[in-house]
Amino acid sequence: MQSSDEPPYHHGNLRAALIAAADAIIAEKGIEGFSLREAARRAGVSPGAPAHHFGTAVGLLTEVALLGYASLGAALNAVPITDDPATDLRAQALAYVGFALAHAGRFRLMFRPDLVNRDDPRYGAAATAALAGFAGTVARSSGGQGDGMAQVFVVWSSIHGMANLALDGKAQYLFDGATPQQFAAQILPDLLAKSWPFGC
Amino acid sequence: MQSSDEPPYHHGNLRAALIAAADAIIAEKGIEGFSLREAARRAGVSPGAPAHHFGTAVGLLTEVALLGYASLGAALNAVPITDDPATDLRAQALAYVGFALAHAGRFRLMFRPDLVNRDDPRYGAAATAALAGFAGTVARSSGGQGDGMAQVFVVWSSIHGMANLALDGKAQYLFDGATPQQFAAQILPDLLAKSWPFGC
DNA sequence: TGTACATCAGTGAACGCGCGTTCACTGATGTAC
DNA sequence: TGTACATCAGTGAACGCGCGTTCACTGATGTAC
Repeated sequence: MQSSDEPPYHHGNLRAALIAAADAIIAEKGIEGFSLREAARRAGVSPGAPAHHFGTAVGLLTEVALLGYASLGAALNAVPITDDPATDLRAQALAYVGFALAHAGRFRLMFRPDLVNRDDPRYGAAATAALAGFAGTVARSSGGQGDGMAQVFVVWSSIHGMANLALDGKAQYLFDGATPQQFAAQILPDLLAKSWPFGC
Repeated sequence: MQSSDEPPYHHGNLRAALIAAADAIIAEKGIEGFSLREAARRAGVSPGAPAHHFGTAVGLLTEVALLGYASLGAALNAVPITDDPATDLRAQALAYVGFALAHAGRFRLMFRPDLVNRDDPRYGAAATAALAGFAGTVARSSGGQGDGMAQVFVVWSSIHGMANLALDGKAQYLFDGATPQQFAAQILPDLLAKSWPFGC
């Protein structure tokens, strides 16, 4: 039997709790605000405990990044597919940038080679899986003409660049101090419809 | 008179020396490897000295970022201008990505809002100046049709996205483990000519 | 030409910080017989 | 059903680290008269 006010010696689900804590810290303070000790603190556990599950800090952050790719993939897959690939491409672009702005810390972590174990085979697989639907739209859009990899890279670059410029404050700078919300809700859809060359 | 083997009490050009040292550290170790104390060490000066010139670490890094924008502008301006804006756009895109890969630390710092004092009016001005020639090419390319700001943003995003994906190892991942050098020298020019929609 | 003095540009010791990781350990769990 | 024992999942103290910034100070410079 266990008194209810003292936590059990074994956490029960520490691995998942640490990942969730790390994700929350990153959401609140950004990646630079993350520390392994604080993740342990939030999970109610001693500083040495995470090592049993993840080895090092990079081990834990890699798991957060993997979940990040999964959630990005979910956001892209939530976009309804029509029979017009150009429409779909614009909708996916909007979803991608929206994800980046809504989950800035997570998104940044996903592209930080120094904070993630890139040798983990799941890492490349997670990125591929997240972009699978998007790559499909690009392929439909081109009708199989041209170099598929190059096309995916070019369209992804465009989307990724918009996300990064917006995240780093350059979009607000070009568009008269618009907030990220205004940018995502008003400026970007308009811009995708009128000035974006993909799907015309 | 001054013995030649002991440094003078006054450095003479400490401000510039610290900026150069910081830039060198960032080139060698990346931004995460930067510290104010090491910059002071490399300039042969005590840890407190930088405060007299820059206040805080962000003050010094802001100066490095400003120089970064100047050097990016120089790289873009070094691209010869022809009477075909599409050709120029491709050449500038190549120069932009080449700059990012050749000066990764500097480039990353330039887009790190947390490490730079964005309230410094020179910061926005430096970015504008660096991209002036590029914005001009975009305007020539569109012949004055459409929303100029939006067009600059869209083309800049594309270029910036390619630079970031390449820097963060995603291009190498899509293109069969090509090194950054291979990517910049072979894959990217080909891709700009065949799959890039800007200037067609 | 000399001199007083304000100002500038450094020193170097110290403060206080939180960090990641290690280590010997112990409490809890589950499995083999 | 009970019991020995291996294994697992934690503790918590400690190590050693380099950091940014502050502070009272002093050496050097330059300017006013």
